[in-house]
Amino acid sequence: MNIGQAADACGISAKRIRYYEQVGLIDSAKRTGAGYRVYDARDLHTLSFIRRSRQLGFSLEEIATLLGLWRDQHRSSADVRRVAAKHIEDMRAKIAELQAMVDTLENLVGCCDGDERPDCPILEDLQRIEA
Amino acid sequence: MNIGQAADACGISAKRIRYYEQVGLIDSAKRTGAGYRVYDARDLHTLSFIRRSRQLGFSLEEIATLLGLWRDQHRSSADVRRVAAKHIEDMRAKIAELQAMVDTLENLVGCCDGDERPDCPILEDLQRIEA
DNA sequence: CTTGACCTTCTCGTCATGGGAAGGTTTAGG
DNA sequence: CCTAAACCTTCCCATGACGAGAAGGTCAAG
Repeated sequence: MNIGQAADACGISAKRIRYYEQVGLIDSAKRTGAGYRVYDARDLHTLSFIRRSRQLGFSLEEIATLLGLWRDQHRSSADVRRVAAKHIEDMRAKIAELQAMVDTLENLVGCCDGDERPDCPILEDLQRIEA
Repeated sequence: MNIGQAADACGISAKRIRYYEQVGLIDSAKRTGAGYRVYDARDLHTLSFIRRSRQLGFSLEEIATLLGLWRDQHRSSADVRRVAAKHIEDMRAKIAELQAMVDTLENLVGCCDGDERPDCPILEDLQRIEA
């Protein structure tokens, strides 16, 4: 299987697959005599694992850890859970940060007439001198 | 006022101030004979505006627009509101995306024993073959 | 044998910085 | 007056996770 077919099969672009190989997330693929990368069912499975992990927002570094645990028959599920729990915590923090920005800005937008006049509490707030 | 003092005064690192100048977000600062950048109260006010805008999550491109509106006496508040509303929409979308990931992962983590055994529904899910 | 659809590696761009090197300036103290 | 510290300058490299595109080699069909 060439990289293009592998890409179609697992829903990851050929560019991305090469990138994952380059940064060491996946092993170097075998090559044909002409230098074409070749993939088999096992590779596709790994690639799918990566794609699903990315869909859950894991970084490539975290995915490297998860892949290691996946392949380790002697892993403890506690280790996997720790990685996932940490990621949830990170995402929650990011959500809280964004939500705080949204709340502040919503408030400002709610006070802005949004008409043709220049008076605008949004700009008033942005330009205000700090205490 | 040198760049270091300006940085301390407005809470933006000197590196960032130079970068903002480089990408055209702020005008080129005046220079002393020796080539040192010089800042006055008006510059500080602009820099503070930028810092507060960044705290609300606006991109530098959006901030450029906001700065333009701020300086335009003939702006309409509707224009400002449009920029803010768009940004709120973007952030809400990002929050929804993150929240969906959190929900899925929470679910998985809740099913994981998190003990010393290798059986783990999180990995089960990540490695599952798509329909 | 040619054409087009593959594949390869390479470099650059994204976004908003931080780090650090190499070198000039200024200021305070001895 | 000299020196050392604390500034400042420009320049280049790194981040994360890719996408775009160029230049060139390969393969299958007609």
